[in-house]
Amino acid sequence: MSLWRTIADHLRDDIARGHHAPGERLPSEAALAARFGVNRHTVRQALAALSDEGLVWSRRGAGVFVQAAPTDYPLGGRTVQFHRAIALAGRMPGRQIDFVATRTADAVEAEALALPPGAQVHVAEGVSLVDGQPVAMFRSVFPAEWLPALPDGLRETGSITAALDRCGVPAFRRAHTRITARVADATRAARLQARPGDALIRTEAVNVTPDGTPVERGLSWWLAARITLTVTPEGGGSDP
Amino acid sequence: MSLWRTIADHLRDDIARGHHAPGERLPSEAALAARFGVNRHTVRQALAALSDEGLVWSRRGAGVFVQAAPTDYPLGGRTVQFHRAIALAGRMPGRQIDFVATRTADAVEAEALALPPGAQVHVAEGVSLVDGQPVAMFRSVFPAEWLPALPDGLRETGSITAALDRCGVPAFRRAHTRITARVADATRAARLQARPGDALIRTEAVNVTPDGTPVERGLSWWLAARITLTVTPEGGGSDP
DNA sequence: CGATATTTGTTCGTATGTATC
DNA sequence: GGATACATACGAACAAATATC
Repeated sequence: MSLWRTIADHLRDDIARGHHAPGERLPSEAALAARFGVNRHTVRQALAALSDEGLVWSRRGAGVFVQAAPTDYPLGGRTVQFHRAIALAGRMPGRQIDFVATRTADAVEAEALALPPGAQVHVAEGVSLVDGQPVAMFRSVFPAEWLPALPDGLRETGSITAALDRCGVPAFRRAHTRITARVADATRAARLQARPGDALIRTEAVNVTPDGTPVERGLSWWLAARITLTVTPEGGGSDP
Repeated sequence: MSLWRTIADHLRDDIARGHHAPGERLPSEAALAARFGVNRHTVRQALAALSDEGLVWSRRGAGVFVQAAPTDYPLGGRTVQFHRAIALAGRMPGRQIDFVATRTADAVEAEALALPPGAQVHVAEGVSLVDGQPVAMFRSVFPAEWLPALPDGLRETGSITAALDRCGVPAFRRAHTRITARVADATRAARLQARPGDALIRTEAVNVTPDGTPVERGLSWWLAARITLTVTPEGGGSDP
């Protein structure tokens, strides 16, 4: 067996045993090379393998870190809201709204919200955080006509749910979610404090009031390394 | 505005208007260069932009093709089975089982199937197709002890559902699905007739019998460009 | 704040063992 | 056996980002 595989196995074992805690920095490549008595390249190849497995990640100039376990975010259940779902998983949710504006809807947005072409929508963009680390960037659009106070609400509360509540929409449910994936470009990677080429999960969701009127179309790009989406049917029917 | 952007916009428009149908080949780069009166490099830059957007894709020596619209595959509903879900969407499903074997379960598999450590499992690997094009590769593991005839069934029927039916498991439902994403490496890209660096959606699903006993743990890598996963709550509860 | 040391990322080059045709 | 390709391993140097003082 090759040297670098042996070293990778050794490190994988160390991490599994809790010798290096999630989020912590590994010894430097030079230190590991000295410890194993090999060239730095050989250590790098082992680390690259672990990085491919998603077990560690590196930041130039800073070091190699043990990847924290990705947070679960349930899609299917009743807890539509990001804050509550993450808090239930025992993590600290956060949301940061960077941009609020009002403009005319494009064709896709109008169709999703069941609006006539050319209708006005509020747009909110920002980043979702778990334990202070960005896990997703989002853009939400809302029908402007019957939610005139929404932009102020968003700016003041920093929360979509709270802002909708203020506008007289206390309850909503998810009509559907569409999931696809992309590779991060430089812009998105920077926004998520990740690297270009990282895998992103893209979700497009439409939330509706209890009577079925669309209130929000949310587009999110999730950093796949930091989050796992889960679907658990709560109704749970059998399937012949 | 730069020349290549203008050309990219032009081509995007042509595609949107249906001038080039999904799946069809675009004119060669040389032909496009002649048509727009520019150098081939300029056309290539425009095509690269469209390729980044996922609108077209190229195969060396073959040409540039308009990306077919991704198929929807519902995750949450009652139609767990790939065949039926794709057929319902009006496309032609296919499945190809490349490999069937029996071995001892690893720790993750044993836990997912609620088996004791070291238990035997059947493993099936293959590729899922839509309209003859690969959209996913999968690996399924099944508890071997109470499904002794499964490998033969898989080899003879080529269908997981049919093989399970033969083994006395006529019905099952999805207990949960976990979704994450990766970037395709060379091996997976080749298997999916895609390119390294393409985005993949990875799902891990556990199917259980009506009484809750796990029968299958399925791992799938979906080519994001060719499929969209959807989640539509059929129970549909409100969420305050 | 700026200077400096540390650390990862990248690119040369060289050499060796192994598998394949 | 010869020719070739490939993976592995080591060495040196530099670039770029980060940490530290």
